Amino acid sequence: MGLRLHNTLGGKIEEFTPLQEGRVGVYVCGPTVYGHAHLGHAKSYVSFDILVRYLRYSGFAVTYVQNITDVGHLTDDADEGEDKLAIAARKEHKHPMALAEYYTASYFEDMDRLYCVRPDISPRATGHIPEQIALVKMLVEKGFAYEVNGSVYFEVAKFPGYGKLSGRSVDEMQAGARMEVSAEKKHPADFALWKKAEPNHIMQWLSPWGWGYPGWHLECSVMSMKYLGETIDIHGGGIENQFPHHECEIAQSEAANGVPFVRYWLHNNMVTVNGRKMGKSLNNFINLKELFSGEHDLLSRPYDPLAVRQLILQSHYRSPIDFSDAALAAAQSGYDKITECVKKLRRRIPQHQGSKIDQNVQQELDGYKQRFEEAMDNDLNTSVALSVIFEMVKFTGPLLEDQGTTGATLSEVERLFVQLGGDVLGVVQKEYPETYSDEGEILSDFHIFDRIRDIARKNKAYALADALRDYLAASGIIYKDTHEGGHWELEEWGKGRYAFLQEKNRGHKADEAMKRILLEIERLFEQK
RNA sequence: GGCGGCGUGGCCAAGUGGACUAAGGCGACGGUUUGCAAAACCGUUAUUCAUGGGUUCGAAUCCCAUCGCCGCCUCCA
Repeated sequence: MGLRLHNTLGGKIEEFTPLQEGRVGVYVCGPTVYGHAHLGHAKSYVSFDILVRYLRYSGFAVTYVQNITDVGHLTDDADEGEDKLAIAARKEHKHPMALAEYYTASYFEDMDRLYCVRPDISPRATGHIPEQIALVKMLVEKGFAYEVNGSVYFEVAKFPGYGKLSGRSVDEMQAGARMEVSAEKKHPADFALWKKAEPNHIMQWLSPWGWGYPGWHLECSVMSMKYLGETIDIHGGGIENQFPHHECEIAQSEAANGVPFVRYWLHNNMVTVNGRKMGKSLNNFINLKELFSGEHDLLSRPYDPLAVRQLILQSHYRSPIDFSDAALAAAQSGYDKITECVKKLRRRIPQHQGSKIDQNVQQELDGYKQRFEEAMDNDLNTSVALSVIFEMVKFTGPLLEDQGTTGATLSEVERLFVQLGGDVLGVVQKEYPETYSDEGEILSDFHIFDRIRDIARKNKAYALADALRDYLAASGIIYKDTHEGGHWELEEWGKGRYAFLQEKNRGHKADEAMKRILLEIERLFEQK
């Protein structure tokens, strides 16, 4: 049985078959670039990253399009209000396009750190104004839209399918008291395709209806059509965009083309922070840069981007996820466990002889792979898929302790980790850098302690040795005494943590340890 | 007001009619290892799925009711 996906259109889980055999077009609603990416972006784009990765793993040639919205989203409903980008730009004293450029770069930086594959095409709304005007023109000509005072509205009453995605009827919406009715509209549910711009509006273009700017649903219809065709296989986005955004997209596209717009609609659920909706006004808004650096009042420490990714994968994309410091810490521990296992596995492979693959192990691995695929086929059940990775971790431990395990067998295990945990889930890295850019520098600051500790241990001055270890641990450097001797290790996020400790002045533990070191040394000298 | 979702062990979370005396993670506890730790490894940790009814040979899974929580409909992914 192949991939099955939950289709919002119809509300059921359906077998996935693309329009063209072997090829899939995926369109995902991208960010509006007027601020840094936050937890909600992480959940959404990691979820669709998994979709794309798994489609590719399953053998499909995927074209992944994700737009960058750099104009057109208004601050208010009923198609009134101001352009969000324009407002943010004014606050930062920048041109809206400069602002968009800045936050677009920031967005990609954060998504790269979350290990998301880049979209094949990242079209900008402002780069497709002529196409948007053309679509509006077509809708007017076909009688689905009307012009009033330099603005153009889509006439919902002319499109019988309106409401089929979100399960709303136009009548219901008329009763909706929260919709402010614009005097220009024939019906409250009509939405703007093109808005007339006031002279002081920075972002405006010349159209057949005068100077103006596109309505906020238009770009997705236009850009998906341009790059993926009139009917696309999969359209993804956040559940909050189901209505009105996606409903309007359907209306525009299908009215214009006369063919189905999207075959499978996928919507991911929202995030909460400490059980509450995340909102700028609620003081619980966490962006990704804060999460990775730990610089937020709600966070006790920085978190590894891939640990954040793992937390997202631990629940289903259609379930809400609650971010809390405790949840992040738990995910970080779990992520570390997988990382440690894979690192150790890689270190051991060269130490094990033999080119024969153990058939019992092979059978076991086949079983993991099968269960992994079954889980992913079932509407991308990453939680179960991830649990298979953990079972592999558990399975790998004893193999590494057994000297009889062949190198080829271990290589086979490693290969599956990379394939399932890496290529599909993106929580196992192809290689873990041995040194980080600043690691050498940081470690050299502490090298003297390393030397002292060696001497201390040789002379069984354990109190001194332990104090030194505590001192370094408090600074983000972990000492591990192994059979082959000790070695320092800077945690993967150690650089950030190092800086964090300096900044947040959390060195009191280190200070305490330092006092103990000095006392011990004094004591030792007194004894002599 | 309209629409939707959720309530599973200390925490997170999968499971949507029989292989469930419920996966996996975190945490905790015990053990191996260690000078002591860390890491690693082994083991233990829900007869029970918010509550009360019902359907069924059989329910965490379906139906009804009750309580509680959350979200969308407004910018937000």
